[in-house]
Amino acid sequence: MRLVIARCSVDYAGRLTAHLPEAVRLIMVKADGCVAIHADGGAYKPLNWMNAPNILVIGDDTWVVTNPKGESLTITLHDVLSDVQSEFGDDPGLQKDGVEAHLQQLLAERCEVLGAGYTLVRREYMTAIGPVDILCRDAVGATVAVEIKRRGEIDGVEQLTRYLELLNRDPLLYPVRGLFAAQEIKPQARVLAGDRGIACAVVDYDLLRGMDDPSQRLF
Amino acid sequence: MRLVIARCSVDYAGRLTAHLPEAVRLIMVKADGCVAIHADGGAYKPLNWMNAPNILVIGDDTWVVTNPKGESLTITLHDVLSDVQSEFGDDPGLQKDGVEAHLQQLLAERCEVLGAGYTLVRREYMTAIGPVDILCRDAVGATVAVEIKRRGEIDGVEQLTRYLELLNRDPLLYPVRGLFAAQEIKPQARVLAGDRGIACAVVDYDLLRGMDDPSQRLF
DNA sequence: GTGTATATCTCGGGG
DNA sequence: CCCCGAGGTATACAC
Repeated sequence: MRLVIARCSVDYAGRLTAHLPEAVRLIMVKADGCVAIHADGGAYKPLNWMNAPNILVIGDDTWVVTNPKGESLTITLHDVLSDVQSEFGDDPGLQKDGVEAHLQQLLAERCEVLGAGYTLVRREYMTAIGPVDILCRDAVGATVAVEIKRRGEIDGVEQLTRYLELLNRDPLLYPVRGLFAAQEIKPQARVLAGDRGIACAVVDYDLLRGMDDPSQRLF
Repeated sequence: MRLVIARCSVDYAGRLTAHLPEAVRLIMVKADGCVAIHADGGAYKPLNWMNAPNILVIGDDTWVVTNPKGESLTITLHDVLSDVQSEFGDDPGLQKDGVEAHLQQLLAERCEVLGAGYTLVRREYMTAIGPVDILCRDAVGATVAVEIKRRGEIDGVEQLTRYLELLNRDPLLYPVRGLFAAQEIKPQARVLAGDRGIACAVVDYDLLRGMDDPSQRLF
């Protein structure tokens, strides 16, 4: 990684055009060639950047980064205050826990928590407009489409509504009910779901994980 | 801005939990207090971060960043390779051109490109559930609601559908047709729009801008 | 503050 | 390769 602190101005032309007037900034060049321009504030997002793969041409006072998509980033250096380079080696990467995929997996394994007598038909049931998170049958054999979110908002209800509309055109499945499952459901999403006859279920990730973890089982 | 290069491990606990095994990384601390952990590759996004406002407690070999939302980032330093600090001063900020707002402005000025004989009623026509990008009348005086996107995806069709449902309750406007205008329309969005009787229009930003630019006019 | 819409969204997975 | 969905989305703006 190369870290240059310099008074510079920057122009980007690509998906949009953007310009940075002259000021002191950090220019970060990573081992994979990607370039990012950071100000000293304003959260983690750089002011301007160019992702790999790209080509970096370093001139006396102008750096030009271009990529195969035809985008370009031009950095004009007015005054270089610092310029250091370091070797990092490989990064083992980030380990995440608690995202939607885990929730979906746990609910697929334990879909009786969604309703008494529920049995799994399929996880990621494919349709023409995308995959239904979980398809179940209830205690009397009726089909239930389940949409799972970490945070239940309006978008999720819209998504489930589209699936239901499509699934209900299939005589083998009809009638299909909807169930919106999330760790937290926003009031507006709950209202919209109710308006469309979609049931809501708040699920507790930690509790589910505990049920799934053999070391925490009581029996 | 303080830039520390160190062999470190990191733990985040908040909206999810995440762990970074020991490796060499860049720790960036900006003037506003935000902290970001960068690997030497993998685009501009840091592996882990904590935005301002937060509280950074720096110990001998452990830094703990906490924020008012109850999230925490714990950095354990195993070996500090470099540690530099610089003053940047204020940044004038990024100037952008070519985002959705510009496309909307150009189409409002030239709404005949949306359809022969179209005339503008209002830009940003306010409704209870948000502003309709453009409201037009067609050649025979019927109302057309236009939703504009840079990239037309399913969300945009849903958005326009909600507006149409509301607008069509107004006897002064009824019947209102929908037009989904974007520089690029994804296949699924096109299918959903077709299914709902919403027309699609692909518009060329550069062409529109050229039409708008007096220096490029031929007449 | 909450809700809504945008983003050079980024990033990852599946066909 | 594109398409789609999730995101600790972040961010700006309106109500």
